[in-house]
Amino acid sequence: MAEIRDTSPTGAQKALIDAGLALFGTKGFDATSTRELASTAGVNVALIAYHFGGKEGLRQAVVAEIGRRMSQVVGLPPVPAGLTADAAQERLQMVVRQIVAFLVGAREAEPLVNFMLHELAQGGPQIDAIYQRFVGPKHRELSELWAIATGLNAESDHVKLSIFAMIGQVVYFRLGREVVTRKMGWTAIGPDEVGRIADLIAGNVRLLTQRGT
Amino acid sequence: MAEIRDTSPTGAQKALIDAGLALFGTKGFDATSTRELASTAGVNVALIAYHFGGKEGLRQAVVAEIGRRMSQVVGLPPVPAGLTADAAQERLQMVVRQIVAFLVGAREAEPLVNFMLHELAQGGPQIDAIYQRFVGPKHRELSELWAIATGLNAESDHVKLSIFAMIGQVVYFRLGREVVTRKMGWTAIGPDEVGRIADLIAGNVRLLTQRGT
DNA sequence: GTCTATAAACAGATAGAC
DNA sequence: GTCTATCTGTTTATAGAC
Repeated sequence: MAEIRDTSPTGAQKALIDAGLALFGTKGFDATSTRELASTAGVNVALIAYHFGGKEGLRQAVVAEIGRRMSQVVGLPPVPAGLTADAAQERLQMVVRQIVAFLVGAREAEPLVNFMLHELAQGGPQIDAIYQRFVGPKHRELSELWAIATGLNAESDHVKLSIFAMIGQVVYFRLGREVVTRKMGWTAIGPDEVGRIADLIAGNVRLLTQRGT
Repeated sequence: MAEIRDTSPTGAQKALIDAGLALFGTKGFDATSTRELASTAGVNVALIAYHFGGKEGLRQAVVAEIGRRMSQVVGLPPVPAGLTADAAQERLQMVVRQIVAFLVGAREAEPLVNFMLHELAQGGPQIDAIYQRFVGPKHRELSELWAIATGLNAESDHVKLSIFAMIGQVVYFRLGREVVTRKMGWTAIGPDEVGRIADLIAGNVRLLTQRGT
């Protein structure tokens, strides 16, 4: 089995990872056969074993690729020191809009998100890799902003849980996309619908971080 | 293939559906073999084809069973006429706590929720059955309460979207259970943790439905 | 209704030519 | 590094005895 590099692979490896991203994301890992992966990638079946040691190795390479893409798509600029509560709240809303745009709006993210949903539902160890690489740091930065905006402690349980609740609001619109579309009478979730979802959640964040008088 | 009745099946059928509920929920549909289903149910493999026409038929029977169970577990008492805004808000918080208890807390719900996650991630037509039976009516009742509490129109997009955002807050704590547990430093999500999650989200609902002065 | 036995297709992995 | 051909085990589905 070849080593799994930390940089972007090329050629057959890249083609297989892209195929994995698409097929694992839509059909799930188990429902995808190696032959299907190979033909989608336009390469030979045997190359899966050659490059990744087997189907399981390809899955891990796909996870690594997802981590790489996510960290560059939703990378946050570092929180500047001495931010005022109002500025932090403003920034928080901006970040929410970014996350909505990525999770709900971006078509490129579709296989990524689908794949993660599958892994989440399965509860496998693959989540750990994504967590350490993406969710963990992200959550810390959001907590920091939330803390500044509300005047609470960033390490407090209340703040940490609030961040989860906030992310949940976004995730559900991706998760229950079909349900939302139908219930709202939309034909699809385009830029317009994404904007309205972002408006709502950003407004919710504003209300939730407003300090009681 | 035998007809799929609308009442609870018994004997081998019930055993197979229970096995499907457990195995499809934890491992996913495709990763579960018919032999595994049969041995878990304590019956013969051939009975899957006899009773359900095949593995796919069993899946549909499992979906039907989930719809049956959910509608009885989280059935809402009808919203009484002439509810005040305060009473509606109170009731809304109560419902939120029920949903948290069911989705996040109840161990019986684990395979149900896992199975739905798989189906959601797959985007298959199975979701429709669950939607029409459970999500749709539930969403309507929640919208009604939210509308009374805020004074807005229950059919307005804002209210409908708010309900999705509210449900999302709950769902994410189930979806990202491992992540939440780790981040919070919890060992597991027991009754105590469920209570704190319910407190947070109920509090959020209170803030979000409060009328601006 | 439930079983055994088996069929037919497919899975993932590998050996070896080029 | 990529291919063809093949091995071995497992899959779902079915035929037929009881």
